[in-house]
Amino acid sequence: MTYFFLLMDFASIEQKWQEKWYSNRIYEARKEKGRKYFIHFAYPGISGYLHVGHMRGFTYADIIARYMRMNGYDVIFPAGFHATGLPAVSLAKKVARGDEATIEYLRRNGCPEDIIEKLSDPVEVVKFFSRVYVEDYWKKFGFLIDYTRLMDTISPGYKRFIQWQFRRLHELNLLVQKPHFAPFCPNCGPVAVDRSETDISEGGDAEILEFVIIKFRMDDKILPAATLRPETIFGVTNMWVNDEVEYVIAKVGEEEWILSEKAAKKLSYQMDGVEVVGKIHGKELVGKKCMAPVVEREIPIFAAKFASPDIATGLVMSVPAHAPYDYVALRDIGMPVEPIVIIEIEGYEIPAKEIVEKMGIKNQEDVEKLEEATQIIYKEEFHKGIMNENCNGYAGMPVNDAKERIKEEMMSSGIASMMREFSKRVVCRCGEEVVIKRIPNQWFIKYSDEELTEKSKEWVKEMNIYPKEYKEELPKILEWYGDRACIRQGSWLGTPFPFDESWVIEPISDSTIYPAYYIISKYVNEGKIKAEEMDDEFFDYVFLGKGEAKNDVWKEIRKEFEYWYPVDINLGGKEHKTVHFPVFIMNHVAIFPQKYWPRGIFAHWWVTQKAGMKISKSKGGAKPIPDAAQRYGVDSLRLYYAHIGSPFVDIEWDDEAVEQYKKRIIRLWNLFEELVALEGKENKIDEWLAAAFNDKLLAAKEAMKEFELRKAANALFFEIPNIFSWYMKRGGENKSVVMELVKKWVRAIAPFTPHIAEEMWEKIGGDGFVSLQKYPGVEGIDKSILKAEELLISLTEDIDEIIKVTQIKPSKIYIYTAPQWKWDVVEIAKKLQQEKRLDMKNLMNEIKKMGVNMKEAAQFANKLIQQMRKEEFIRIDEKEYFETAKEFLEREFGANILIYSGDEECYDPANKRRHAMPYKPAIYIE
RNA sequence: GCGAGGGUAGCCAAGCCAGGUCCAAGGCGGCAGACUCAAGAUCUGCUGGCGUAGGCCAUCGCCGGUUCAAAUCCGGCCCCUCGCACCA
Repeated sequence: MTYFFLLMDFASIEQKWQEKWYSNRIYEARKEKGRKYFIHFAYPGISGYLHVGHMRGFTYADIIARYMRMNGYDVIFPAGFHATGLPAVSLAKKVARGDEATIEYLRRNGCPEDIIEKLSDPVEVVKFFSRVYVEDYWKKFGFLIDYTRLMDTISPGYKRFIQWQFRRLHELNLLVQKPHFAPFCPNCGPVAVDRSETDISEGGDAEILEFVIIKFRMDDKILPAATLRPETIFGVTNMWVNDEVEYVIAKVGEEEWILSEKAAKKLSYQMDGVEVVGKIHGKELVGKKCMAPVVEREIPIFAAKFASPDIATGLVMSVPAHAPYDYVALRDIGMPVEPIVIIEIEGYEIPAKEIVEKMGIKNQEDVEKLEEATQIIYKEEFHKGIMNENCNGYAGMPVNDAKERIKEEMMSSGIASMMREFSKRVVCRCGEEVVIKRIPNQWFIKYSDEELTEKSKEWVKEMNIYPKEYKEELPKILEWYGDRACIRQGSWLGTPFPFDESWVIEPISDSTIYPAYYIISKYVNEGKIKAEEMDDEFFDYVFLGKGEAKNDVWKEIRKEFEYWYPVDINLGGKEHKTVHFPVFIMNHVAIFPQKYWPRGIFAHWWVTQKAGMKISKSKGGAKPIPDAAQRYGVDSLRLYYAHIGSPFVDIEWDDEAVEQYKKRIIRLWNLFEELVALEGKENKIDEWLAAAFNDKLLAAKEAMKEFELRKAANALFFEIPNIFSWYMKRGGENKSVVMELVKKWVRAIAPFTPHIAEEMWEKIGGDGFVSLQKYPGVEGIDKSILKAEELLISLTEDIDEIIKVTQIKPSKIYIYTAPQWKWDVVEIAKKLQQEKRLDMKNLMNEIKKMGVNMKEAAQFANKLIQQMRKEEFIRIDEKEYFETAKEFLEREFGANILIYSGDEECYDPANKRRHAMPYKPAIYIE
């Protein structure tokens, strides 16, 4: 056995079978059986090398595809690449600017030098990594993806397809135009603010905040105070300006506003007609008064350092009762005004004052604590606060309602407006600070459309969605889903927007109905149709059945589409739950007839790194996929993904665990060799083996109905091998029975660990590829024999326990099975149970008629009633069954085994036999 | 906030939807034994407590409830994680 460990050459087994599969093109979708299954995974964005965690979902898809193929479906399992969007561009830009870490990362993953040079071009990135994904990942893992259908989202044909989609959406009135606010660099134009920081050098995790600007009047000028809490206008006591800052006077429409210079600049991107006309120093404002709107109160202007010219307008209204900053700043200057409380909240009188005192905040420089205090008060008040009597018409209203209403009211009466601002500084790669720019005529896909939302929600009810929690969640997501800005400007890869080609369709919107294109991509790849030929007429015909075919290829493609569509499973990571999957559904619903709407979604969770372990460092999960495949073997990895945890929980990558699965595979191989070497004859235990095997196979198949891969893998790779082991331990050695079951088992495991399964299949002389065999069926499962063996096992456990407790070295073990009359009572009890009148009284009444020892009978009846709630009693001849296992028992315990039925005279010195019950023989050891 | 998920033995992780077969699968770790010159690998057994007869007691975040019966159902509480949009 030991040698085999060294000889187990996963790599050559994998290579051998992959070559055979691929040269025979068994992955190709063919219309043969009249039943089809369309599965695909959310195609990956091209972001560079992937790590072992990414293979989880792909592997699930392949397992399911293989399983369905073996279950008599024509399977279409295509794949492609999402080339649009940031990742590829991001990588290319990093290479272009010679980013050291990126170059090093490429080298570490074995990227050739001449390629690295080329990768400054995003198109080259797409080209190169498409190949890597196919050759180094998917094919190495043995995926039976239909490689004739590979495609990406920047090919000419795909672009035509997307333009057709958008023209359809337009016809359906699902494209709308309205103003939008987006990140913008004054030097470079539109930029993306995202965590990968492709365009920017700082602030990738910034959010866009919506400040309300409330206009305070000061003579003929406006002091625009920016706030996130417009409802606190009722508690305003003063205005804050920074007396170390020079402000500007800017014309905003007809008005003149005083605000920081930076604010004026930012605002000029968000509204028309902002023009700086003068300057005024903060010092000059301090001591003056201004008029607060809504409450119509005259309030003083004070100086505060925390009023930063970098944030919003640089002017802050002071609400000391509810804003810790304001309270502390006022306290710093000797409390010239008193806080006005406007929100009732349990546990507080003057919230800001109390929290500041409780946290021991010294002054306005104590920023960290002030931030925390602000957060606490904000949350508490927002969720639990009620506007009090100082708030006119809003008194008694919960804060979260009042906030929106006050904002709306002030906006519509012109005393407030909006300003968007990043939650933190965002700096462009060019060094300039990124601003938020108003785009007056942004195009949106109208996902808020009521009819579309309703239809989609209804359709979700018809879909197979895994996990089922997500099925519950999806309607709520669809409801919440708002219009999506679907085009943008900048140097992106993507499809030009058909109604204004200077814009590019953004990557979420160009990847909604793409599985339909897999039908066409095959013909493109084979050169049977050219992109130029694919006009709206073509797509209308192929997808909607409108108009006439211009040639036979069109007809063939239409037939293909009709056969393969709709998608049965779209599988993707949990990150798609609120982005891709909803638009996948909605666009299908909008564009296609109902019979082509998607049938299912499978959302899987992630493989994460161990806490504190950084991705892309030498240890842990960052190891390149080909290295992991080589080190552990592909089947080990596939089994690891399938079995380490439920598909619907995150798992932490763990090298040792993978190592364990590798050992498991080797052990299984050894078991397999042992089994096929058996040359013995029949035995009673053979029946049990068949029953137990089929029972577990049934469990696996049931699990696969709901794609519970883990459950199925557990039955196939752990429970069934245990059954085989137990069989041999029990003395089983029947060649024909074992071979028949091994043949089934090898087929059953093939979807999960196909390489090792093929190797086994070949060894036992199976026909063709095991991958193309029919998945094994379940034969009759004899429950009574399963139960009998179960009783035997619990008998050995009982004997073990007695030996352990008494420390007897057994020489003879007496086993007494239950007497006939007790079984008769069981029959009576079963009858009573069926009639739903099983209780002590009724049962004893019946027993009285039998003429047995009533004291013993009462004890037994009592236990029996309890037991019958838990399990069903099947009549088993325990004595006969135990006799067949006598040799085994004698071997196990090294003692003579004597088995008596409860009805025969026998040796019983300790008076044990009267305890014997059906399913619970009495035992005496000496 | 909105939406979702989770807390199970030393650790990881099933079970929970469909209550009883749960003194909680499987794995890791630990202990003992077999093989071996030895180590590793492999194999076998044990791994909550008590117990000189198969038993009893404890345990599934905390508190309470429903039930003959609760890890599982219901209510409340505490704690943790994730997504929230133009980013794939």
